Amino acid sequence: MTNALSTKLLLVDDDLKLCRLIRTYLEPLGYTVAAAHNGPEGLAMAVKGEYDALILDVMLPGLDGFEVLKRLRAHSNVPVLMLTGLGEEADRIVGLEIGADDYLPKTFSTRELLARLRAVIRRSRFTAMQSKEERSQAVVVGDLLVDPESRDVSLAGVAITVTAVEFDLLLSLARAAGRVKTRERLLLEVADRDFEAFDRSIDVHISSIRRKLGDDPKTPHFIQTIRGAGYMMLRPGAVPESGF
Amino acid sequence: MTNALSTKLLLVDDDLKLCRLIRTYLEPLGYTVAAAHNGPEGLAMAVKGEYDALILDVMLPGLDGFEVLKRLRAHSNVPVLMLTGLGEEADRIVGLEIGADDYLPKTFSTRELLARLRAVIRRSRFTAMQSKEERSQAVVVGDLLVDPESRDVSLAGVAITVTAVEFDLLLSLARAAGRVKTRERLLLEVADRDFEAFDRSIDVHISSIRRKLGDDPKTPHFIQTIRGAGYMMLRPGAVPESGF
DNA sequence: GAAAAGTGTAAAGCTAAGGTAAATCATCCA
DNA sequence: TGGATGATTTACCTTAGCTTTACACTTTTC
Repeated sequence: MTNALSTKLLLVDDDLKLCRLIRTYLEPLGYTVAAAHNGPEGLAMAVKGEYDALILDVMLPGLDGFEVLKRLRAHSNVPVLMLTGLGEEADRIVGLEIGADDYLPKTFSTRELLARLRAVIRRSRFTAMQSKEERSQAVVVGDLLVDPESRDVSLAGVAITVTAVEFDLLLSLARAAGRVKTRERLLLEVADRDFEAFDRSIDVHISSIRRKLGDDPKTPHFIQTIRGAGYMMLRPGAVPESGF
Repeated sequence: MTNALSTKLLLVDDDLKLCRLIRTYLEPLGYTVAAAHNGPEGLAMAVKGEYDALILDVMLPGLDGFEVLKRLRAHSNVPVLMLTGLGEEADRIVGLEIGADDYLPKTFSTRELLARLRAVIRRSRFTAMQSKEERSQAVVVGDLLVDPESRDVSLAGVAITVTAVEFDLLLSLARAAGRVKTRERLLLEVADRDFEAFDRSIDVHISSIRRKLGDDPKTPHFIQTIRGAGYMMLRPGAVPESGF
């Protein structure tokens, strides 16, 4: 989110001593470290999108780390390094599932923290859409154009009218062209709510989008159903061979 | 299972002199070495899951090394280095089949022990897959490519259509290339359910995957059946020698 | 060598995933 | 207030594909 002058970190942890330790270690190295000491505060600061990375404790008052992460992920791709007190396998898995970039036991060495932090930030520079410019950039997938600025969709130059949710869905899929998106993820991004069993609304929206795009689920040109996984926007070059 | 400060090892051997030797050698190098001197004790300590690696003697009072290993593997993927008194080839094969990570004759040099230990731990760290990067990384095994992002499988560049379970199975095997995966484990990872007696579904899926890959179970290039244990993705370089 | 255990796989049945029309619910606005 | 618009739920249907079953074949055990 920022320039090269200083990498801005947000540290969310209720352990003040640890916060001070991390700050003392990182600030001389050129990092700017902001801190929040409970879940809601952390989330509020994080969604402002001013940070290059988050260090997020799992155990937090107010809202635990997983919950913070899940909600944050509806809005932001900022890299998140999770801290867990115990080296609990279960915790780690949950964290990774909901979009943590890396995991670190609380007994980390400062060297290790730094290494992970750098890795996570370096990688996010590649993929993430951090800047406002990038976020408002129109996405083109073959003949399809999705423009977040005007919230217009057009197919081969012909404007298509879509509803708000349909637009967000299409944008989300188009930005991730070539990668599968689960219903959980889509629902969170598009409607900011959790997926409950038997929730079919994503499917209904997809169906509606397909109708408007003239896309057949059996032989899709745009939205491919990945049975048992979710949906994926097809990349135009990568023709689905063999079997489709 | 622990952090970078100190690597915790469990040494299971009834030869007290050897135990002392190993400890004297490794502790100055920053390893923490715990020891057990018989099978049941070793197993009990190992299942607690506090160690980064095991060094396990084959000849043990109470419960031999193979038995310990087999039972341990029901609970844990901790890397295991087997020690055999005689350089018995047969022993080695049995050990590797039931899930040992490497083998060392008791006449090892300390240099060699250290090298193997490091290799084994490094490898296991890789499969623990802490970071998002690692998790979304495509796995390549020879001509085979398995990409979790797009859920694509291709063989020598040609796309292969697989179902959801087949994909997960293939990914799981490919990530563990060179190590055996039991049916129990695979079923848990792939279908999130426990293995009940006479459950053949993993076998059926394997069969189907092999058909799609053009792999013959008798002379497999990819998925090797390990009788009595499970399945293993073959590593392309490491040709199955002696006996396979 | 017979019995038992382990594996390969074709075929069948069944479950559940997904497509979508229609009903329902929520929200906005004149 | 009531109609419009759109989001979500419900319901029904189709079908992919997961699991079970059955049997052949192989390997191990006794």
